[in-house]
Amino acid sequence: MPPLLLRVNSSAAMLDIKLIRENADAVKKGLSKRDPAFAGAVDSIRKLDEDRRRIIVETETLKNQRNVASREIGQIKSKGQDASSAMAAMKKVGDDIATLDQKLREMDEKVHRELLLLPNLPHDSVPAGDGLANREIRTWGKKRKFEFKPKPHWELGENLGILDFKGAAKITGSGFVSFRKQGARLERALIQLMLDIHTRDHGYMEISPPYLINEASMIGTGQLPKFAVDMYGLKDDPLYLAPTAEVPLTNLHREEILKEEQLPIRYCAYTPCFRREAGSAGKDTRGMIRVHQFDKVELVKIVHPGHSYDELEQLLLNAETILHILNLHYRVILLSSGDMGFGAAKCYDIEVWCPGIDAYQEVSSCSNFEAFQARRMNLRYKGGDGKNHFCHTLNGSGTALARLFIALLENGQQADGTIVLPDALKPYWGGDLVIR
RNA sequence: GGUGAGGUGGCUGAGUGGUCUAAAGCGCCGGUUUGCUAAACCGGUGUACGGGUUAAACCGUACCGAGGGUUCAAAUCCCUCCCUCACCGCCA
Repeated sequence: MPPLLLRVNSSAAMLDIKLIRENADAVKKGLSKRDPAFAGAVDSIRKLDEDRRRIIVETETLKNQRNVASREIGQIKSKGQDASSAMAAMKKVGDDIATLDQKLREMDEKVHRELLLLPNLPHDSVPAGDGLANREIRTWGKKRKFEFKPKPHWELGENLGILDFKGAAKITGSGFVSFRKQGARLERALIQLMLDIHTRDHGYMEISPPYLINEASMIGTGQLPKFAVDMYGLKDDPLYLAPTAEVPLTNLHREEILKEEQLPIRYCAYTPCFRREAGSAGKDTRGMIRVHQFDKVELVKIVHPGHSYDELEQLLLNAETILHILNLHYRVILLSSGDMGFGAAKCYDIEVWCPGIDAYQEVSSCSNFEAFQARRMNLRYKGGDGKNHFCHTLNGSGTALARLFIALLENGQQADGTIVLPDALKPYWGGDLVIR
């Protein structure tokens, strides 16, 4: 694999080096909300940055000398005169420049590398602490009452012959599932339903992107370099299987300067998602709560920084709409600083109730990344002031399929083992809304 | 996979080692003229980093697909890679 560096321009990393330079204490305080260990990293970056700037001044002074002298040499030679002494003197300057440039390149890379490993600063409204500090924002619907003991989805699914774990294990290995018959059809119906709602009612443009992703894109949205172990990579090419459509959708505009009136951009896509779940071995091994491949409809927004928190609330409502339509009880959780993803400034999870496994399961995670991803991928817009500014990016699942499927089976189950599906699926189903 | 042609500013497009400090045109912004509009004319119009400033102005460096190299000096010469287009081969 080639090195994980796009360019040595240190401004391309997640937190602005200038922010660290000018507000080191605020950055330390914000990052410490996630983990106190980041304070040391901030100090180290500041030190490197100072050294780096000293060298920039040195090398640019020399380059200026060279440029001036070279111009003079050109003029002397064009008059047919001898310039060999000036050329010899510049040879020495050229060597010095080469040495300093090399040193500078190394320092740039080092600063860049360290910046890429810093997570985003949590928004002020994010509660400090670990998972226990997560805050329930609201609930919708309520738990269904059963006159019998509800079964988990793996029993329901295998009894009905719509989920096939053995077959998938044979083809691939553990942690995969194969859908059969009405199971496959339900998967397809849900994808259709969600894409229709988001494109027709919520104003998203449908995209069907590639599922193989290059390194630059994976760095852009923040999966690399820190989380390489969570991704499936290809053996013969520097490509990764998309862990979420967030990656291709957001990177569609990497290295672009958008017009202000193009914002907000709203994309949605259905894609399969591939995750190694490297840190989760032995967790949720039963059924398809945690699988290495699952389908998902994803929502992505690229917006003006002034509107990103309004857009986050909208995004959350867009995702919740799917659960309203399917009549599934859920709760919305505001994640604490310690529980949030690496790039998020603020994140809500939507958790749907699954009676068979007697637990709430996350089906959507809606995050505002502010300029974290935009800075990594150099995604800007030209503002009314004529200057370029970083966009804010957001994404949320709208929603993840495997767990939604689980919720539908477990909530829709009848005493006789059949499943009654919500009316909203009717246009996508055909026949009566029962899996038997 | 093979062969060939390409990649230059928002766009078109010239430029094959030294006034390239990137021509020209279009577009865009401002101005002049003008019943209005249009036209004409004049001026301006990239990005990033560093220095500088209360802030600007301003100064410097880099950038002609990307990265290396040769040279006092590279859009220009050499090497590697990426992408686009055309044709051939293979293939759903």
